[in-house]
Amino acid sequence: MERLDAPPDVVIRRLPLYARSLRYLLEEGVHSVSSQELGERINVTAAQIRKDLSYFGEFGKQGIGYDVEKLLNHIERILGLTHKWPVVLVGVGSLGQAIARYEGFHSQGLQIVGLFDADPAKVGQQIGDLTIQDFSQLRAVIREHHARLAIIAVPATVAQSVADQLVEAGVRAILNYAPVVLQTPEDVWVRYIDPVAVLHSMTYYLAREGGE
Amino acid sequence: MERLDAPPDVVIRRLPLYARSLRYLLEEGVHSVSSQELGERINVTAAQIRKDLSYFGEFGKQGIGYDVEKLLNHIERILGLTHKWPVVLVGVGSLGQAIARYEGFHSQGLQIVGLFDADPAKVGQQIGDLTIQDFSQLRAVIREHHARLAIIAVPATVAQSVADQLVEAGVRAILNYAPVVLQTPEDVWVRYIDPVAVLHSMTYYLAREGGE
DNA sequence: TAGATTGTTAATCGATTAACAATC
DNA sequence: TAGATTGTTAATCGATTAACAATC
Repeated sequence: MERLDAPPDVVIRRLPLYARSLRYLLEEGVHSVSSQELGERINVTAAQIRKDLSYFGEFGKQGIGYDVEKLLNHIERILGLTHKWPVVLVGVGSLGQAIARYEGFHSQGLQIVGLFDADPAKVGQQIGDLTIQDFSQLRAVIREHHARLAIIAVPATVAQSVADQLVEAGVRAILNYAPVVLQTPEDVWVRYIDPVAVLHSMTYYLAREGGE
Repeated sequence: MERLDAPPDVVIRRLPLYARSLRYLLEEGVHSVSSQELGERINVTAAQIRKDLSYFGEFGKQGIGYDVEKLLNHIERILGLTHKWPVVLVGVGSLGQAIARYEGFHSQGLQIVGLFDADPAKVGQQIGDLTIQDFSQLRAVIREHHARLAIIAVPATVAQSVADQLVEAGVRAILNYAPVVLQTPEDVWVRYIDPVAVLHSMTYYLAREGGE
C-alpha cells in the first residue's frame, strides 16, 4: 500500500544512519540484509526500520530481506544525495579548520565551496584548495554556488548575526556548532552540534551511579 | 508535590540547554525569568519547561517566575556540574586537536586529562598543557584521574576497538565523533556527534523545497 | 487587591512495538 | 513445500500541550 503521510522528522533523521550502515555492508561485500540484521548494527528495532521505510515505499522481499545496494540507492535518492550539495562554512578557527579538512563531508556529497572568517589575519589563508574570504564575499559566493546549506563555527556571541546574514543571502539550512539557540524564519532549518550539552546530559547519569 | 518517577532522557537532554540559557541571562544581568521568557529564548514551550523542572522539584514563585541564579544552581547540581569531570580524549587528528583546544569544555566543568593517539609521530607532542600519549597509557591515566567520561575522535575503522578499551579501563560514558554505531555494555552511555548525518537529514527537506 | 505565573493534572498527540497475513 | 521476512495494522507506550487551581 502507498503512504501519503509526510514522514515524521524522527524518521528523516534516522535515514542517514540506515544509509551509512548499508554503505558499510556494501564495502564488506554483503548483498542482502534483513531488517533484523540491520537493526542490530545500529541499535534500532527491526519493526522500526520496516515502519520507517514504509513511509517511502516497498523496498524489500518477503522471506529474503533487502538488497543492500538497491535499498542504499533508494535512501540516497530520498535524501537527495544523488548530487553534491554546496556548503559554506563560516568561522575558521581550529574547529572550522577541522571541518574544512574533514574528507568525510566531501565523500558524502557535501562540498564546501566557501570559507569565511571575520579575522583579517585569516582572510587570504589557504585551507586545502579553498581560500578564506571576508564576510563581504558571503553573499556573492552563496549566489554563485547556489548554496542553500551553511555551517556556523563562530563564537556564540556572533552566531546569531552570522545566521541572519546567511539567511538573508539565501541559505535554507544551517548546521550550528555555536552554543546558542538561533532565531530564524520558520522556513529555515537549523540543527545543532552541541558536544558540551551532550556531555552534560551524561554527567547527570554518572553523578547518580556509584562513583568509585 | 513530590515526583518520584525517573525523569525521561529527553528531559535530561534539555536540562543543559536550560542551564546554558540561564548562564547567558546571568551574564546579561537578568535576575528573574518566567518559563515563557526562557522558552522563547530556546524555542521550547513554557509548559514544557515547567513540566521538565517539576521532575526535580519546585524552583519558581507563582506570579514571579524563576530566580535565574538559583535555578541555574539547581540545574547544575542536578546535572552533577558542581565539580569538574575528568575526560580522556582519544584521537588527536585535526578534530581531536580542535576539541582539545576548545576552552568551552574546560569552562563548563569538563577537564581533559589525557590525550591519546595511535600515531607514534604524534605521541609526545604537546597540545596546550597536555602531552599526547600512547594507547598503552590509557588504562593508567583513566585510573589515575578516575575518568569515567571519554571522547572518541578516531577514524571509524578503529572506533569500536577504542570503545572496547575505554570500557575495559572503566569509562562509563562515551561521546563518539566517529561515524559508526558503537556496541557497548548496557550500563555504558554512548552519545553521538554526527554532523554528516545531520546535514543529510536536512538535504531531505532542501531536495523537496523548490530549488532556485 | 489584581495580575501574573507557577506546578500539576488531564487531554492530546505522536512514536514505537507487537503481531500477523501476505508472499518470496 | 517450509521457513523466513516483509509491509501494515492495531495496541501500547511515552511525550507534549492545554488548562487551571493555587498562590506570590
